Amino acid sequence: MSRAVPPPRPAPAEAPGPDLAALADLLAGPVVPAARGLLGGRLSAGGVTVRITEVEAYAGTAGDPASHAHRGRTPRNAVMFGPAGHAYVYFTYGMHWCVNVVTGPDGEASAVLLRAGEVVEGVDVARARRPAVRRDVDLARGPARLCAALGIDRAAYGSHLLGDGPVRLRPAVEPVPEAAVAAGPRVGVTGAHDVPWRFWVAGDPTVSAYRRHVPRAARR
DNA sequence: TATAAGATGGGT
DNA sequence: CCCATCTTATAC
Repeated sequence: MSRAVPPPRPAPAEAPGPDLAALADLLAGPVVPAARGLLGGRLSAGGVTVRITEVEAYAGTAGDPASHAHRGRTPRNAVMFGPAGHAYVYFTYGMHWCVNVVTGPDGEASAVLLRAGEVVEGVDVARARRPAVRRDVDLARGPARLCAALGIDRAAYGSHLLGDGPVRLRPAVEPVPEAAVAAGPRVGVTGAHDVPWRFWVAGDPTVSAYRRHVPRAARR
């Protein structure tokens, strides 16, 4: 025999696999740790996967005037009052969709807005959905851009994200170290500018720009 | 029924 | 800096 054949690759018997149970536990807990823990996570839909780089935490009815659930349950925010791990998708400014991950125990309306991500799979598909984009870093740089890149709209409302549905959330392949997480005030909210519940991967080019909200009435 | 504002994005 | 666009919530 001239030479040894390549050794057969042993099947990964114990496939490490994403730890969905740990992610489910994280989401079922308090919203701020859940938000930080979602950084680096992967969201897949419509043939595109993003690595989450920017999020915002929104508490339930208690004491967070910026939350869509602040004034109680309505048809729009109903899913926020359900169990963690489902998608709260909402339509805004007459043209944009945004997606949140519902957190906390059943009955409590907290959620994490997914504000930006890096497209790590399906760049060509995302490009086709966002023809105006020049740089790849802009494909999902902003909450409505992220939804557009993934093709997320009303149909995803209430989706269970940890199962095998059309929209899937998975743990980070490489967790973001705590030291790499930056925090600051949330974008676009009318009040609560002092609450630093926006978290992002420091220095990541896919993180959206901060803009303080200016009420329409004040602009005229 | 009417009205105002919005967890935005894109073009000037 | 301005503008599109329409759902949602809340005020009559």
